[in-house]
Amino acid sequence: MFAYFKKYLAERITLNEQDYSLIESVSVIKKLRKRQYLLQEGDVWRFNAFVCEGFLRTYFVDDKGVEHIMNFAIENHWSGDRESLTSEQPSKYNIDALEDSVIVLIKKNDFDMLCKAIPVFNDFVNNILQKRFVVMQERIHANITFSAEEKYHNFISKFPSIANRVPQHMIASYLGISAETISRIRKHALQK
Amino acid sequence: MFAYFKKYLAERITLNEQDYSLIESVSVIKKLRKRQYLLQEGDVWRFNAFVCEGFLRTYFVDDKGVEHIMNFAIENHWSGDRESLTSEQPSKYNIDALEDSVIVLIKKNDFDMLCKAIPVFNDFVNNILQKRFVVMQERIHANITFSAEEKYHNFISKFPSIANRVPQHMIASYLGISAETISRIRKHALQK
DNA sequence: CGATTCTTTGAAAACAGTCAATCTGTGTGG
DNA sequence: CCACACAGATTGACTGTTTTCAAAGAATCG
Repeated sequence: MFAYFKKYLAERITLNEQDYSLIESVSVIKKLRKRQYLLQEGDVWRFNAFVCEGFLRTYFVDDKGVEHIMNFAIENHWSGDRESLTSEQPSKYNIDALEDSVIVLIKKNDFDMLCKAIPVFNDFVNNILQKRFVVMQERIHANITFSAEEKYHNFISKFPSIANRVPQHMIASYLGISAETISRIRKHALQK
Repeated sequence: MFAYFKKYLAERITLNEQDYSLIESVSVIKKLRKRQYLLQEGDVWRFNAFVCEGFLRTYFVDDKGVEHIMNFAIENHWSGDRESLTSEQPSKYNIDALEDSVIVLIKKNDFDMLCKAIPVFNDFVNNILQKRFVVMQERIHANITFSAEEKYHNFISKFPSIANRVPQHMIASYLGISAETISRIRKHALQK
């Protein structure tokens, strides 16, 4: 199972066998059934999580009991709650599996150790952080600029691999619009 | 003028005089008049910018010519376009001064050098990045969860120091709602 | 097949945006 | 010092978008 993570790394950075051994020594494989929680609101999140296979979602529940999706993470992407991780405070979020999944967990301290021990790994991680930043910025851009229709079309063109793996109402939740509106937007688009 | 930046650092991390000298040696002071640009759409952004005094705003202009504010940066905060900085591509954003401002500019390469040379500085910078992350996450949260009224009240309670330094229509632009709507929300709030 | 989840649809209501006009306060130049 | 321009804020009337609620239809899974 660690092979997934190793492959991911090998395709992106150059590490020697010693590095891989070190990484593997602190990696914990976890399998999740569909609907199973990885993190529940109120718990402290203490890991970095790499998705080998499957599909996770991060969401929170508002005062009215409505779920809002903060993030999706498909295979070869990272999940977790960075806020809880750094503050060491209970998380506001839930993370669960939308499909059966296999993930690699690395404890915060171990992860920091890896970053110190393997400079290339550190640079790589920082690079991912930068990219994540840009993605969030673009999401904010879309949020404050686009109509519901534009938000939807922007999303499916930008994240087709997510869009055709989740039910529509989750896309709606991610975008902050109602499921019915998405349905109507699609109907509209078909009529052309 | 560098004293501002030094004071900011001194209050947050412990550095020796050698460190400060190194930092100062790569710091460029820039003064901006109100309305003056620091960055214009189409230019590549190559710095890290610390605001000593004053007030900057980052915005973009959409297809219809409407401005949307991505960020505010008051004194003791950082500004710039991380996207353009890392990609080395022309920026989509404009940054200009809402008040006369004094800023410290550090070139990307010099900044990286500082991070390598001064581990404490590096940790500090990463820490800021983490916090920035949380702020962006909370903004997305608000975007996808709140009504216009909730967005406004959330903003002024979270960022009072910004809210009473900018005209209302800029708050509206930041939140992705219309200036008139804000006016009506305030009227509503007064009637209670 | 039955149960559950997801999607679609319609009608009404709530919400927010647009446009245009007016009002307010501030600062500038004559 | 006044008159004027300008930017910002408010207001009203109207329009358009999006939500809500409820119900029915379609798809999926065990």
